[in-house]
Amino acid sequence: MAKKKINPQELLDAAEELLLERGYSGFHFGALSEKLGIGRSTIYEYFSDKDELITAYMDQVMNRVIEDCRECAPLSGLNRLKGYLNVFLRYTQIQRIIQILPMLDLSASPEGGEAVAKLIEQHRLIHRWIVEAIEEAKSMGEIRSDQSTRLIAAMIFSSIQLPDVMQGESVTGEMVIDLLYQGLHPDNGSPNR
Amino acid sequence: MAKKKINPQELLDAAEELLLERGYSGFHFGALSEKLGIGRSTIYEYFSDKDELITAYMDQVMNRVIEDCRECAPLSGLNRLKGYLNVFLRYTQIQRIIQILPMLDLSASPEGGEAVAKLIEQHRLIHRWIVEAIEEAKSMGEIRSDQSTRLIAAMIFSSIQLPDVMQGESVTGEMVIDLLYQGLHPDNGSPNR
Amino acid sequence: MAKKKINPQELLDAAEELLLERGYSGFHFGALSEKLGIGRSTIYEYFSDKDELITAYMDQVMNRVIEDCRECAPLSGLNRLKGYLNVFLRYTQIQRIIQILPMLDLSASPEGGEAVAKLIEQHRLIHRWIVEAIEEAKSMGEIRSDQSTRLIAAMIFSSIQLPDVMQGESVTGEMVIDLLYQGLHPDNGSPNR
Amino acid sequence: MAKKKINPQELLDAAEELLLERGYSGFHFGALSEKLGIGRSTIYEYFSDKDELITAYMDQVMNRVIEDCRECAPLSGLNRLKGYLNVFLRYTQIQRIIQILPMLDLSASPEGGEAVAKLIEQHRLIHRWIVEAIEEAKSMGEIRSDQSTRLIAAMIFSSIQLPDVMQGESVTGEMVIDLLYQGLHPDNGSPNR
DNA sequence: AATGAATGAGATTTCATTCAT
DNA sequence: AATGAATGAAATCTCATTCAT
Repeated sequence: MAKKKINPQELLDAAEELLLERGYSGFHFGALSEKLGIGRSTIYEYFSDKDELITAYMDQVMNRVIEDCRECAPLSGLNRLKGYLNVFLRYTQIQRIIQILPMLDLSASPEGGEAVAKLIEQHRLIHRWIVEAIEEAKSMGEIRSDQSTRLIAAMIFSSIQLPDVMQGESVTGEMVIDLLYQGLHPDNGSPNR
Repeated sequence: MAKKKINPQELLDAAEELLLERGYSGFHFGALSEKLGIGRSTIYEYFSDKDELITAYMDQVMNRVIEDCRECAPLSGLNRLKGYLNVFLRYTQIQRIIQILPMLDLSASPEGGEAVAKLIEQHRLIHRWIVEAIEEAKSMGEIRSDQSTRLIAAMIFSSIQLPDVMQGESVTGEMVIDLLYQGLHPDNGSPNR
Repeated sequence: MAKKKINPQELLDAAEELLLERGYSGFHFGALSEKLGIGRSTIYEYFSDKDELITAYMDQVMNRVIEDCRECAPLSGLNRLKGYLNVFLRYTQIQRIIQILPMLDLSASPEGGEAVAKLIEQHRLIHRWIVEAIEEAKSMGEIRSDQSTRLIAAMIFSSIQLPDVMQGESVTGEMVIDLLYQGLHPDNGSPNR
Repeated sequence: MAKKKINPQELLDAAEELLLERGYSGFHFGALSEKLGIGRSTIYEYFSDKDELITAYMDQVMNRVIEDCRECAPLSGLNRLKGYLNVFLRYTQIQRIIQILPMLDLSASPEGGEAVAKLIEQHRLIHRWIVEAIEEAKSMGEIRSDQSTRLIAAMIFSSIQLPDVMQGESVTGEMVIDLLYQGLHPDNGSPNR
């Protein structure tokens, strides 16, 4: 009846909400159309199938993350890491989204496969940037070089989900870096440095 | 055809494999029965529906984790934290499993609801233990007291997924604690302590 | 294949046929869709489950019966009873349908429960009307007052299934009332009144 | 474990309870075995399939009814009718059971078919007896001969379900016959005859 | 004789997707 | 461009029935 005008971005926004609320399996076009107050079949005018929509959404988030990360490029070493962390803590979703990724490549239509491959590639790219920043910080003498780069990278990467674990209490990249930098050792530096 | 004997534990083991391979939405009794070479309906003799099986599986994992954590009780402060971390790093699955939890409590049958509530309670219990260990370590002077207990707890909790992020390369609780303890500051302690 | 247009009323009509042919347990959406030459899942666009469809059907029949009974309101006493009987004899189905009722309220979804409760209420309403008509007839001196109102009501109520028992041979309310009114006593009234 | 001794009659008794409680579709071997506290498969030692059990049960009821009806043979006319009515009012179940009959002959295994045919035959037999008694009563001048024998028979037959309609209040054959005999006409006979 | 365990056939239900308007 | 209506394919679930012990 009421022919509501649709804008593709609205679709992606609603998709995000739904994905985060119900996860991949609870994500139906039925629920999506209901949330938007549009007809179920209307979605097909924009995305040829479910996985394409999800992929498009994930792609969008990834692009934003990548873009934000690129803005940290001028920074160096520890500051870049801090910058990355702030980005990650802003995009809480990506953690969950990354976990949805493997569900897509099974039914992998040829083109779908490419899109997923691209996502995985971007994922690796971010990891590589972190590793580079760590190595730079090490070579600059900013951080100790006797800790495993991979482990540090992994800890920073997994910090992505801190906001989830901390349930509401806000965390910033500075806080995390401070913790990692100072360490828990009671004799490390001065408390109020 | 051949009436293969089934043991409930096999079911849970296969369920774990399937859940980790395909996630909640890719988890079907069809796939499970195929994996085990048994009739689909046989599974219903053991679990009255899909969610009950998944809940039972999660319950089992949680119980093991809790049990293993309890074994750390004799340790104190930092050592207990190290112990917990080692437990978490052993049970990589729980991270993903915790993310499946919210999918269960929607359709929540009365009893199902209880089971899920129990899981959430156990989840909180573990978090409380971590907090207690951190506070003990602080009061014992083992770690600095000017870092947020909640943030430390969150970092330890989110370390659960390190094995996932590090894709195969092994991590131990000692490594993580060492990193957190020494910190990244180049002047902290002696490198080879 | 060919997307046959469906009208909800057709569904209820076919459902009636099927219910009367095969009873509650022989009533499947499979059989229904076959009878109508439509896809099985199409039915779910109209009724969210089997019981809802059956309840909707029964509700429709009940409403018609109630409506027809209401039309007898202007009549009084014996004539109203005659009117009711004619209605009942027209809706042979309700007898069987009433027997299906108890099968529905077990699984009773919240809303389903209400629908069933409504049916039972309507059922009682009709019974009350019969009782009232009998009492009126008694007070008007149309019928003897030394017979149990409840028994008379029950006999009229159970006449509903006369068409079933008489297998094809037609019965009218007049015939039944005549039999009940004159009685079998050979000396009652004049044979050819 | 506990090997409970089973007696075939118990099975039929429990089957009756279940049939009346839940109808044909709610009648499962699972429910039956639960009610008796025996193993589900044990039932197969006594009845080779579900329909055979139901048929056996119905057969038993029918035989009892037929037998009881035969005991009315010495009576004549109106008294025999009264006798039949008393029998019917004792076996409330048969009404429901007769409605289950048609559900059996669909899957009709060859032997099952015979059993069902037998039931239908017995059903007709009873109807014939009623007709004979009515005709006898007519020829004896006990009842008016200007009322349709078939209608009278149908009314008596459908009285079977009076106990159901009257919900608990007891009815006797005498009461029904009295009502039918005296009729509702206020001038018929003396009230207290 | 009694049973627990396993299963296949079929009913119920959900949902992505297509199609005509 | 937007939608309501219809559908097939696949998943969930139930139950009569078989089989080995």
